[in-house]
Amino acid sequence: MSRSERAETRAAHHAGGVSLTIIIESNNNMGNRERILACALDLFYSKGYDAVGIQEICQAAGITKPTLYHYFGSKYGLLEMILKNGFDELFQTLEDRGGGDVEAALYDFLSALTDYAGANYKAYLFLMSLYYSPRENETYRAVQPYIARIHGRAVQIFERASGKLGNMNGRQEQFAMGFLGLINHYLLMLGDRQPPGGGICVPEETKRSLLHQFLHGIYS
Amino acid sequence: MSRSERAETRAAHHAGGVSLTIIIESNNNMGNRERILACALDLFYSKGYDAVGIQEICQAAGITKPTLYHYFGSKYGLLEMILKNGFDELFQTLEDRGGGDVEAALYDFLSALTDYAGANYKAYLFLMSLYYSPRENETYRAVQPYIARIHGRAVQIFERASGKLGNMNGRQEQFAMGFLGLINHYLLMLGDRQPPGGGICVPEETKRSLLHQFLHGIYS
DNA sequence: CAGACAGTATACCGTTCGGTATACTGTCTT
DNA sequence: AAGACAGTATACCGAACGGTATACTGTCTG
Repeated sequence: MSRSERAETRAAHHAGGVSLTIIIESNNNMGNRERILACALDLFYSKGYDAVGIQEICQAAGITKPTLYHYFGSKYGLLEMILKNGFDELFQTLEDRGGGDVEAALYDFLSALTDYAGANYKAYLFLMSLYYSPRENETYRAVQPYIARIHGRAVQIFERASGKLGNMNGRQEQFAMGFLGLINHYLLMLGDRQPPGGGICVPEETKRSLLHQFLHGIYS
Repeated sequence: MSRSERAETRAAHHAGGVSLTIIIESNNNMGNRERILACALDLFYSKGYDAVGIQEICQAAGITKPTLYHYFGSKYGLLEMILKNGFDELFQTLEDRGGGDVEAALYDFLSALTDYAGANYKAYLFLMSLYYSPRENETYRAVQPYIARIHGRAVQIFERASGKLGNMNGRQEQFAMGFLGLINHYLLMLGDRQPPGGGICVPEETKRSLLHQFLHGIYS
């Protein structure tokens, strides 16, 4: 019996036997490493990093602690890897777009975020909720560089648009905050109103509507 | 020696002696109950609810665990009391205003939030960061009713304005989210750029500017 | 003065925390 | 065949967790 076969059998037996364990995002085709990442994200997303114990993650993934520590070294290392995976994919979508004028760039930006959220809503909501975690919590330390990069990119869009929008005089910061605030707040609250099982979906029409609200205010 | 004299002496000695303990928001004129609340808020604000232990709060407040449990019954009870205190004060400011047309109502709303944040920025930032905490975390359960009330009030403003803004058809929800997102995101990020010791301050001019951005978009 | 009572401290509870020492297994390389 | 090596499990660590049993203190009320 191969190692991977063993692992799968064990996971299946575990999922069927202990019964309190719920393996949601994972399936038996995953290796242990991927299953740990998926289960950890799922638990962090729904209960928060601090409120989830290593033990709990191991139980959900059907492995034991040394296995987790073999791959990630520490709980913080596991968090870092989840963040890296999530943001790498988000940035990939983000960097590929952004040509054209302000409105087009803002649409691409908004679209990248909502598209990513649609495909990986647990990852997105977890990553973005860390945006607002306390400054002395290690989760903030981990997410801060990524956040700064997103924020910087938003500021950039407004800076490049000073021709169309006039001298910015620091307003690009406020615009960037407002824009990100609008998107994040909308997506985070959207998660509330959706059935917990499915992904969230932001239709084209809503994207346009959000952008319009940001560009022209509430007087349509 | 009276009980309160004893308490003050002990607190002073503790603050001076153990030296790692930092009593920030409290002073010796407070009773134990108030000192516990102040120290707990301070710690929750900077490290997060889950990451702070009862022991740590007691040490900061210069008391022992049974004292804390005498007043609040549990860690969750302590959180509830902090939330109640904070939001009661915020709602008081919020309910007193709100007459006039949309723009005036929105200004009052924004002003109430920023004024409260200016006077109690740790409380405000803590309360609002819970806005984005995971849904299955007990902190979200505790803050949810308060959040719903704020959100409902924002929606109300837009609903009352359907005369001026035309048929809302559900857009009032999106407007409310955008408005709250703008304010919260701005204030939360503002905390980043301020010296950690002092309070944050939102001058009249900035309030107007934020409102203008929301009402009319970015094309000034 | 006697009892009730809020407030507080000492000392302790069982549980869970993040993390690890050790040893075994299978696979891959030489 | 021999050794290296990644991966995994059993069993354990000290520390911290949230919470409490008990007893003492001072104050207030009859």
